[in-house]
Parts: sequence; structure tokens; C-alpha cells
Amino acid sequence: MPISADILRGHTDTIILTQLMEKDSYGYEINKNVQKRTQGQYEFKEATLYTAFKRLEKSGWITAYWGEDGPGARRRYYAITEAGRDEWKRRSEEWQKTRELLDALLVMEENHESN
Amino acid sequence: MPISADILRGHTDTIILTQLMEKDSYGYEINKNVQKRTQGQYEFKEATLYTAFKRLEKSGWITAYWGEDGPGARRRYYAITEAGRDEWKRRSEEWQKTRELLDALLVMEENHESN
DNA sequence: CGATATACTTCATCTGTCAATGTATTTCTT
DNA sequence: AAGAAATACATTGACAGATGAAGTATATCG
Repeated sequence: MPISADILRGHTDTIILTQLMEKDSYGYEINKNVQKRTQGQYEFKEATLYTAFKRLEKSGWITAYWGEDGPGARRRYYAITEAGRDEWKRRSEEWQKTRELLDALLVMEENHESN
Repeated sequence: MPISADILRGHTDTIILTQLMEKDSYGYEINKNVQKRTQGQYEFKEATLYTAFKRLEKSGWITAYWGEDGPGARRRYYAITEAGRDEWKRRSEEWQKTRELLDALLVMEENHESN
């Protein structure tokens, strides 16, 4: 049973930013890396991926350029901006907090003694 | 800075189910518990909460009944069904998996030596 | 008596996801 | 050389969950 993407909603942009923190990349490669990192458990739908790029560009967190015309289909590369790095940091910390919140909210409370 | 609710999107139903696993409850109380459990860091918007009840009822995971006419405003209580308990278990496990996925996807890879 | 807390409801709007569809090039297979 | 599969990107319309806003009603506190 695959992970429902609705649960990951809102993390798409952060996942992309994480990879661009390491190096410039393009859609197809980023998606392959997502598959690799999750051992094939998750991948973006193409439409989701490319809408995310638009969103990130409009926000000023990434910039785009066409790759050199080597062999293979033309690639649109993306680079993270300074503002993008700040945003990644913010979101990264937010994820830590979200984890804590959900861990607190999704666990059954055993102890009903003291209240 | 509060947690952006877009990040918790999709977890609303599971958070509610978790509390109904313990005992029957009603909207206002559930929301107060969310605040308590998260030390005031999070709470549902009313509209979010009550649309979630509708959704859960329609799915057959909870049932509703009006509380006894005691003092105070009338309360609509909710109880989790057997199907709801199964669903909670499924979602609970999904959260464990989601955590792992996101931990893998939101961390910068330090080591660029071997590839 | 007015403010505040408790408690629930509905509706219009916004945003992110995604199925469907299309374009184009390269590589692999036969 | 023909056809399939992989690489690579883009757009559009539909859908679902979250939410601001507005409303209803009762109880409590100063």
C-alpha cells in the first residue's frame, strides 16, 4: 500500500528545496532521487512536480535556466537562491516541530489515573 | 511562529479519531485537548473541525448523538465505530511510515564521496 | 446588563494534487 | 530501419481539504 500523497501535501516544495541545497538539478533527476531515497516507496506525479517549480520560482526561492544542449532531451535546471536557503531552513525546523506535534496528537494516552 | 496548518492537512481526521479511541467526545472538548496536548501550539479552526466530523460520519468511522440536556450549550457527541478503529490503526501506521519518508527526504546528504 | 466562554453550523473561496493529454528526443531491441 | 521504452518538460480542468466570515444559542462572570 503506497503512502497517500495527501499526507505529504505541503511538503513537496521543501523536498525539492532540500535537493537543490546540494546542487542544481532538474525535474526528472529530482524525482529519481526521491524514489531512490525512499526505496521506491514514493515519487511525485509529474504535474505536481512541475507546478511546484512554478510556485517556487514565483516565490523567488529558485531560479531556472536551460541546460547545455548535450545529448538527450533538453533539461530545465533549477538553482536555489539565498532566500530559498533561508526558507529551507525555516521549513526544516518546522518539520521537526510538526513531528513532535503529530507524535503528541496521534498517540493514545495510556494513563487515565491522574488528571 | 505557529505551525502552518497546510503541513498538518490530511491529519485532521486522524487526530480526531485518536481522541475518540479513548472515549466519546464533542468538538469543543476535542479542540481543547488538542491545545493541551500541544501546549497551546496548535488548535483547529472551527470550520475545519466540524467539516471533519461530517466527513468521518459519512465514511462510517464515527457516529453522532446529542448529549443529555444538562446545563450549558447543547453538545453533539461522537463515538468511534469498529470500522473507525481499524481506520485509526491504518492511519497510525501510515504516520510512522510518513515520518520515515520525510526524514529521508528533508535531510541534506553530507557524504558526496561514494556514489 | 454587557462581555466572555461554551458550543455548533453553513457557505464561498483558496490552494495543492493529479488524471489526462500533448510535445520532443534518445536509446534499446529486433 | 521500424517500433518500443526511457528521458524530459508543460498545460488544463477537476477535486478535496482548510478556512475566513457570518450566524445561532446558552451560561457565567463582573
